Amino acid sequence: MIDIRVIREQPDLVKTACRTKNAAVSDKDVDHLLKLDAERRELLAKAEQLAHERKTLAAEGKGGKPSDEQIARGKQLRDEAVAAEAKVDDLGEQILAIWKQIPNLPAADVPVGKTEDENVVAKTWGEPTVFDFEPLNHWQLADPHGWIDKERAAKVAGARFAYLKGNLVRLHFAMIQFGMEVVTSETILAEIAERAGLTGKVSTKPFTLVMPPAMIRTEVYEATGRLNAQEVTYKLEDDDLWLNASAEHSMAPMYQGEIIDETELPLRFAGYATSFRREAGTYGKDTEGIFRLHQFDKLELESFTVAEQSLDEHLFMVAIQEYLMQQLEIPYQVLMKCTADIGKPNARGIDIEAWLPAQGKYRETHTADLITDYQTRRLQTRVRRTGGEVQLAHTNDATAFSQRPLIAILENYQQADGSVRVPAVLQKYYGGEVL
RNA sequence: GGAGAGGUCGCAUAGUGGACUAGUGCGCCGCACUCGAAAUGCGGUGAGGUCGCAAGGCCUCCGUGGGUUCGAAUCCCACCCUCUCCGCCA
Repeated sequence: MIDIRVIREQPDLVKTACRTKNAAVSDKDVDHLLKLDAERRELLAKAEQLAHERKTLAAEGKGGKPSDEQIARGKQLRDEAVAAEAKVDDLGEQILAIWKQIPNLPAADVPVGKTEDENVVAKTWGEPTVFDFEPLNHWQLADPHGWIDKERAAKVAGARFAYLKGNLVRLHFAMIQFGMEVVTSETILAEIAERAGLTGKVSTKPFTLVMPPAMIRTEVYEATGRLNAQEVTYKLEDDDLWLNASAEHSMAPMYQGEIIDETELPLRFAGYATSFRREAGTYGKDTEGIFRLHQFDKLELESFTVAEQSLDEHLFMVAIQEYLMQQLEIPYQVLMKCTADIGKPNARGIDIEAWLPAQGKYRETHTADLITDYQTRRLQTRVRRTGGEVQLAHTNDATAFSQRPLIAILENYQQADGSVRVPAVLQKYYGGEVL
């Protein structure tokens, strides 16, 4: 959620953000929220006055024998207070219902756009791979080796599931091993920061590896702003639990309700988790291969910082992603997502898209999100600054490696005979040069 | 899953219906004493909301949510979590 004071003081800014982000909130809704808010605060003053009178009266009863008049007065005050508080609570709920839907304000440099077609290519690295033969797509390459079995997975779990098998699994773990080494090495992080011009601006503190819970309670999931029962998140029928759609979703609420000492910042985590997504509304899209599955494993970065540092942390995460792709020598482009595409909790969002030769286009492999205090306001994750002041923490998240880069490796490293070379940087983890 | 015990301020602990407007110790901060420090003494010590230009006032928070009562940290109900034992299990 955004700061309600911003809604009160700069409603036009908020309305603009709702419009450019295609939010489910209209100008009217914002005005209605403000009206309810003013009403609530007026009633709150009355309710607090009644609470004060009740407290005073109760203190008079300390002798042990209240008079009949005192009891009568107490009953009357109680009934009035209960009624007043009920009104305040009711208004509070109505306010929250709208407030929750208001998206984070986009950062100043986020392009304004109505659809994802208006995302802006900020950078291109490498040249599309050239082949002297007709390149195959990843499932064609996988087929002779039996690396991907979706038919049998469909029997067992349904569409959009796969058995990943054999050397593709080995490649997956080689890539994850490589990713873990990069994000836990202070030396490499310092080098990445330097290349990105962020030396002195960001910490070089290594990420702590995490295997987080894959299930999250409703209340907690809602607070992260990531619960999307309609399109994304799976619910467990007999429990108050949802399957996480990213390790981010169970790492963001780690410090819920806590006040972190500033000296501990940045808190950086690299979480490895199986992620589950319903993919409702994507029927017919990317149905072949492993580009879009209901379940995939992912190494995900998450960090907690303070307001002045979160943008640089975000840029640093993008720099890490670029480094990972450059080390794999996979051509990619960096996409500055427009207001319509960055998502409700984001202030800024970057995608990295890898070149997929068989499709002849760049496809998303990584995302980096700048969330500012949008999640931490509901999670109540705060920081005690060195001066003693308590502020909301800022969160950032970014993909290190999902399974999609495997697709990019298969397609970009394929040879005429249908074999696939292993990227040089992964060979020591893979234990070989050819898949 | 079953039985039992418990969850109070950063930590430890007191509190079983009205002086709790949560006490005490430790820790931390400030001041005094000191050349300086230790020790000692004195004072302070959370979060959120709301009103106010401010100073400050008021309200809420004793795991969470309900309930009983004129009055709840305290009594009742449900849930969450922790610990002990049993069962099951990688």
